[in-house]
Amino acid sequence: MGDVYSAVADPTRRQLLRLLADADELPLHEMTARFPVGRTAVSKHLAVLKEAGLVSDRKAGRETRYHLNAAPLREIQEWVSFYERFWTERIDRLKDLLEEENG
Amino acid sequence: MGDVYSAVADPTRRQLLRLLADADELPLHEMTARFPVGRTAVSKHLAVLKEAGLVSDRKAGRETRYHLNAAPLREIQEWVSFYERFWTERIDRLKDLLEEENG
DNA sequence: AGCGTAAGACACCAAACGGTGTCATGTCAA
DNA sequence: TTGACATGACACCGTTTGGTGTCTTACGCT
Repeated sequence: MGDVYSAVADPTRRQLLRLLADADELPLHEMTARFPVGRTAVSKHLAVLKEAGLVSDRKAGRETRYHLNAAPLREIQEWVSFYERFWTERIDRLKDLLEEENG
Repeated sequence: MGDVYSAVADPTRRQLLRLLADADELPLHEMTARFPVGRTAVSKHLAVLKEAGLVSDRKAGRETRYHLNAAPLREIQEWVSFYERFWTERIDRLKDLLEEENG
């Protein structure tokens, strides 16, 4: 299965996820309409997202509808949460400095 | 300035960040020693991280010491937090189903 | 002074990436 | 049934990427 980090590294792919977040289900042609690139490119991006488990697709007549599956993003959330302490620590140190100054 | 998402997309670069998280400051050669790739490659990865604002460097004698700067990761944290509702919603719906089942 | 080590700066390479255009197929609708 | 539309599947292309090796410069140590 594809890597979720690199799947999300591309801005177009992040926009696709965002579209799907608002719409539950969208066919390829409708998404293509909202991008400056061609259908083939959008289709490839969606294939990458699917490979990473971030979308699922279903055929409905002549169109293929895509659906968001956010679950794999938890890996990123957990990863980034590790580094959270590096900015909260800074805030804590800043607080200490202010307390020293004021009292 | 470089994109923080693609900076973080590479597993080697994530490992570099992790090393710096534990060490506060590390010279290039010391980091290189812990990777299967050559010095030039590691140096380039660090340049990408620096371009994204994720590390800073400082010359100390003949070595260049790198330091973690996690702040730009907040952008990713904020981005991913938007999608958080998509898995908490699922858990909520699961809870509802269980409550229905049990009475 | 002279040796060994740390790193920057290239030039170079194969593979992956993001994009295109085109052709074939299947489906909806008049 | 015929035409228009939605996709999949290719082949193709320029650029970026992740890696190498090599040369040079600059420190540090003895």
